[in-house]
Amino acid sequence: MLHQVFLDKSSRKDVVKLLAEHGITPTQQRILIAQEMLCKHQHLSADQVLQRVNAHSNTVSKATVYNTLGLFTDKGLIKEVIVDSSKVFYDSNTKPHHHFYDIDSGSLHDISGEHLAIEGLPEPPPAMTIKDIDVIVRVSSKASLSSTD
Amino acid sequence: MLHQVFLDKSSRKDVVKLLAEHGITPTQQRILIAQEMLCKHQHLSADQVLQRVNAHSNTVSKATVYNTLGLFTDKGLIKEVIVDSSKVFYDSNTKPHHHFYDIDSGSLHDISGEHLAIEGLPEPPPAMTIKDIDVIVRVSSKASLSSTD
DNA sequence: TTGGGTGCAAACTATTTGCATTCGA
DNA sequence: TCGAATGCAAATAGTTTGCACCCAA
Repeated sequence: MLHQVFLDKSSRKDVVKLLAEHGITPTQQRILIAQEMLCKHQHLSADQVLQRVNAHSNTVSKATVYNTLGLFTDKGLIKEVIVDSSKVFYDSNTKPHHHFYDIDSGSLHDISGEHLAIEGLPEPPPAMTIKDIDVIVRVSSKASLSSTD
Repeated sequence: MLHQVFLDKSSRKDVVKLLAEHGITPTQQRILIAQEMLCKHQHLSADQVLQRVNAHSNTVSKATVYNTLGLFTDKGLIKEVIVDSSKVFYDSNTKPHHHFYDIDSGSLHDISGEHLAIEGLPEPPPAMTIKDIDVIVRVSSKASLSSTD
């Protein structure tokens, strides 16, 4: 059972290179964030990234985390996942794929994009191009909704 | 060319009845919000509902709009649509269906649920039940970005 | 050196909440 | 009447922004 590793956290050089390849100036903070975010498939909120990056030493500010995650998203290093109205998740998996969203715990699980097909999708509105298709399967461990719980 | 009407706005009685049927005490404000929200298929943010309800006279507060939309959602009169990280849309169409989301304008268009099929969806995580499946097709009128993959 | 990057805190926006008042059954 | 619903404003939470300082090239 091998878990895919994107980036060896200890390999600072690889991170620097990756950032540079994406046109991102590799600064101290961006490297830390990239190491935390890109070491494996995961879904983190900005706040979680902040926590983790600063777990060891307080070197990254909240604003920088937001700016950096936005920058990484623009540059295609990560993807935003919008499933919860209260916060954005950032996904280190940039391949086409979808999600199970556990509405009880707020956790996300990938659904491989390869095995999923959408049939019968109508034409987009005139002059519009499809940029992305998100499929969100909301799941719960609770029995079907009871009004009181 | 007839446009489907859910509720005649002028028919206050029908609204009262509908609310009562859903176990909602039909108050002044709830009736106004229901009239605005349920008169046709549409996607409105809480703020838009507030604007519209108070367009004529200022009789509904922001808090009441939020509380009421939440209540209507709980009772199954409307559905939340989460496509934009900055705000929630409320959808008066409660039948299973999906959405085109215009990322330029922020507008939503329904995709009938009947004609769309999802093939190859894996089993949900153990002990989890599917509560809902959202398909969001993000569209744009702008040319596609050059991909850097 | 020098301009982009960062930290900090304040600003902002969407949403929720507490409490006194009002209203519907 | 009486408890539920409302209004208001303050509280909250996530995110963005302005500006002085710092660091990577």
